[in-house]
Amino acid sequence: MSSTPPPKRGYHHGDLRAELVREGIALLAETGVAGFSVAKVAVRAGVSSAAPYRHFPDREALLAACAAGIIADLTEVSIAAAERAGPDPVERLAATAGAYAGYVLAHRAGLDLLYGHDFSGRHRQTIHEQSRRLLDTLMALAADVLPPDTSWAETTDFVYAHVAIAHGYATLHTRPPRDVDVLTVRAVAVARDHITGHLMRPR
Amino acid sequence: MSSTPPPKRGYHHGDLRAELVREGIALLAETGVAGFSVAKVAVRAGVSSAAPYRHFPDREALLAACAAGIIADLTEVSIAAAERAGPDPVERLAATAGAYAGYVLAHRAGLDLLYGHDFSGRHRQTIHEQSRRLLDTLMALAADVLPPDTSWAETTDFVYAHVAIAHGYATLHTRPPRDVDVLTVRAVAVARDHITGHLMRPR
DNA sequence: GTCTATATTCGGATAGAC
DNA sequence: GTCTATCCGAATATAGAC
Repeated sequence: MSSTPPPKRGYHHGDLRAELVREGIALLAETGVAGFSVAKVAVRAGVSSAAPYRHFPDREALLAACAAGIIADLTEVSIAAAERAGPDPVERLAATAGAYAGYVLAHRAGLDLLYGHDFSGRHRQTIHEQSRRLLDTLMALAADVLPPDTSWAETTDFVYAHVAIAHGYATLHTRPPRDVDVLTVRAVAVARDHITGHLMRPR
Repeated sequence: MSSTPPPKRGYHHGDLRAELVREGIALLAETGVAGFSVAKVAVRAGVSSAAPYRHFPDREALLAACAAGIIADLTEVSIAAAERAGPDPVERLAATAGAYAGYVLAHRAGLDLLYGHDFSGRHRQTIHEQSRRLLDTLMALAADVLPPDTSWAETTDFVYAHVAIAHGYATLHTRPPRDVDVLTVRAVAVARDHITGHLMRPR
């Protein structure tokens, strides 16, 4: 999850900053950005509505921290899924679609924040950096699947399409909530179809 | 767009109900559900903040009407795209992905409403009915692509995957806004890869 | 560093004039 | 059918006590 660079622990709470991010992500999962408020997060964390402002200058900063935490989580589950998938490059890449979809399904609408919210300036930069690790991970897996002479641009397009499939498959099915395991398996199957079809393209 | 069954025109405004839905969709496109409010829609339509409540009992009803309008629009552009694509069944189906993605890209975050908002009871029913026409359209196009002995269940899964690809591809690219035409073409290509790969599955 | 106010703004919804 | 005026609740953010 999100790191806590400055160790600003102190009073009777272990690490409020980290807990606010945790609760913020949970609230986003339940209500989406529309239902998000600093006050609600504070209540969930068991502190007053003013407490969060000691750790975040304003509402946007807390939102951005939650977004960064979500991306970090996505990266973790994607890496873990590829590891579990075994040696076949196609299966390794396809597995990340399942992991991605599974996380989104578990966190329902929480993703409208990442792709629907308009972060400004400084926060956008932070989130972009967090996204980098996820992208690097998928690019490496994709390189193992595509022909050796594939250009960087084509690999990038391919990875974006892969993420889009996982993302779209999950978000379309978040309401009403269905069985996560079944949907995860299907997301992997769709990703596999995409990979297979792409490799059939005339070159 | 959304129909206006009871012709409740009268005063110095042509058809306020329809205009509220239009402006509501436009506002959703700009701000997502998070920034939506009845008051803002009223201002955009040039009426007082109380006026909308003559046409919609509450905020949720206006939101639901906007959602129904968006789905109706999606259905229109999908049908038109298939018509323009010519006789090849694969191209006809793939084209609907481009139309869907193009509409979503043009309306940015407006789709978090459809798939992220929790409509309750009666409104959910209305929206489900609106979705039906879109689903029927795509099912027919999919039936022309898949082998004749394909089960209804498999066709349904296939159509959902198709929509998910178009939806995911568009939503991932809405921020920052890029060239719509380029992305539409790519969405079609990705959908084509999915169709091709699916037809390669061992049966 | 967290608390208890509190100032302020905004949005949902209603009442009553026209 | 629309307006003005108003009430109420919720949320952001700040001030000052501890």
